[in-house]
Amino acid sequence: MLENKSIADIFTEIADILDIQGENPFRIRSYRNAARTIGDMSESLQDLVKTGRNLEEIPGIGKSIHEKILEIMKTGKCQSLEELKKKTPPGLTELLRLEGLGPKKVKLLYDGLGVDSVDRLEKAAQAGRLKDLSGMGEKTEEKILKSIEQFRAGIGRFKLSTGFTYAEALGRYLGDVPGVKRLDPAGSFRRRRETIGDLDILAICTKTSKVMERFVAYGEVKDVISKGETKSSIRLRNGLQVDLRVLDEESYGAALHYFTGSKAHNVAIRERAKEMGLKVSEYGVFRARDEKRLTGAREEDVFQAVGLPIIPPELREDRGEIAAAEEGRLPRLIEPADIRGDLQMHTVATDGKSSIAEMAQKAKELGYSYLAITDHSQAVRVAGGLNEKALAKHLKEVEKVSGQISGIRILKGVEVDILGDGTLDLKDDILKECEVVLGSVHSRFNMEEGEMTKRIIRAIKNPCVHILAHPTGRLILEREPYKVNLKEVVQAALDYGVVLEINAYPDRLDLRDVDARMARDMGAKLAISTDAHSRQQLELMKFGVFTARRGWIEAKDVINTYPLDQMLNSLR
DNA sequence: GCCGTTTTCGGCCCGACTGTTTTCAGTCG
Ligand SMILES: Nc1nc2c(ncn2[C@H]2C[C@H](O)[C@@H](COP(=O)(O)OP(=O)(O)OP(=O)(O)O)O2)c(=O)[nH]1
Ligand SMILES: [Mg+2]
Ligand SMILES: [Mg+2]
Ligand SMILES: [Zn+2]
Repeated sequence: MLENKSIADIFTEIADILDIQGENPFRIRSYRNAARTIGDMSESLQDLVKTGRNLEEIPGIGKSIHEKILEIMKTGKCQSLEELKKKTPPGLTELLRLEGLGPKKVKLLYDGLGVDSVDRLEKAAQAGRLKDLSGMGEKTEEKILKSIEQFRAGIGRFKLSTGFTYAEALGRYLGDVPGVKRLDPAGSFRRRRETIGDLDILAICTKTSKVMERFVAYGEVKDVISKGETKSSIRLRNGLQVDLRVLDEESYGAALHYFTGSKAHNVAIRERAKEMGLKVSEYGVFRARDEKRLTGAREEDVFQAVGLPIIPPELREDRGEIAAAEEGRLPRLIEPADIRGDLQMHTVATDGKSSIAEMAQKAKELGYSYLAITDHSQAVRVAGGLNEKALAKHLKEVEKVSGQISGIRILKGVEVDILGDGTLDLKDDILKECEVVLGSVHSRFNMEEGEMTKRIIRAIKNPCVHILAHPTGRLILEREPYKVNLKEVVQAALDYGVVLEINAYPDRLDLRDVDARMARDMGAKLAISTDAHSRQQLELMKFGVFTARRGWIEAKDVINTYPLDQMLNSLR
């Protein structure tokens, strides 16, 4: 099975090589756009082709790239990439990953010194040979050695939840600086992507404010990457890069729009503005013909200037949000306040840290009207999962505590393991005692796609299962999802009335944004659940809501926004 | 290479910071 990512990687490599060869930048951009689109898709291209879909309907995929995709599917290779690799050694694209090294310098290093790998680059820099090249000097050499160190540290992206920790700390630090009027985290953090490549912060302040000085003097700083009047970048000790952009109050809206991105969204908005005789930048919206400033103090002013309603940050990925805005089809996105209950959590009965009563108390504090206690079943040994007898006793306990706590309904539940053959880990008799039954996979992740799909669909067919929990089993930055045909799973869930979970735990976020969007488009119902293992973790619900919002999901798509009776009725 | 309620050709976002460039290219946001 050919994964989208493998195809996307091929187009990225073509783009990188063309870049080094100094090819037409727009042609290169087309390959990069296609790679991004393909890499971001929920459905597999191979499945789309099998079902006869015309790939050229996908924005950014035209005749040439379509043909290449088919060629890759057929032969596993792309001949034009093979040709390109004959002229430009593959090691050069690795050099592009180094900070501060772009296509022009990589070409110079190769042509001038034969540098075709990071190791060789390091040797050349250490020997002081880089200075021999025109356009390279002492400082470039130093910077390159630093970049190599950074590259070798292998620091990639960070979880969104980590971003919150650092954004809050930096917010407190910079918030105290005199002259700072506004401080907004922007970039992928504000769009609530599941991971962030860096932290982008917008500051609005008075002309005399020392905010830049204070920023680069932050205690956690390891390196100052660059420092200017309006823009600086630092690297923290843990490897996280932080970018600070400073602008005047009159530019606040345009600046926030620019710095929130995404890049593709910005480009699309700016193209649209251009067609309208306008120019959009981080400074504001201008009339193209005479550069007269028209607006830009508020974010909605920017959208209004280009004839659109404001688009929520989570949707700004150039995935159809501009067309939807134009046609008045933007979803009314779910909000944290819509959530009325939490349908997955664990207690001390298995691997949780809090009691049933503590969970219920916390849920009450969060303003919920219900919660489901869903401890593990016996097959999940590491978690101390319950067998039929232990679960029966546990359910009695839930009932008892429920009677003792007023103002919130505690539902009897279980997270029953889906065994390797798709049968469930507990007998139907006991499952029927539960008001909420989650089914999920915790073992044998390495199955073939077909086998895994069958396994999960078999579980869906069991009438006891209400919700399919963490449907793809991934752990962000740690474990890839197991191979499964999600579209078939969603279809089965629809056919049998099973709800799909968006697991809100920040390491999971499963279904992920684009998968949840596909499920919603197919008509599936969702449940956003924290999978809390302590009462504090019930607060993680917001991460699930972020993911849902990124999936264009509305409150009506999510069963735990419903009042108790309606929620229970929506279970099969 | 992709795209099109002005186009099937001719455009394709816009600006900040760095270094060695004596006037701006390269890289990045
Ligand atoms: N107009 C325009 N804006 C850009 C460009 N590159 C970046 N931006 C804006 C939009 C981005 O969201 C924002 C921050 O840049 P980043 O490189 O940090 O990207 P972002 O935070 O979206 O993703 P990340 O998780 O950091 O990889 O700056 C660009 O080429 N053009
Ligand atoms: Mg960023
Ligand atoms: Mg950034
Ligand atoms: Zn689980």
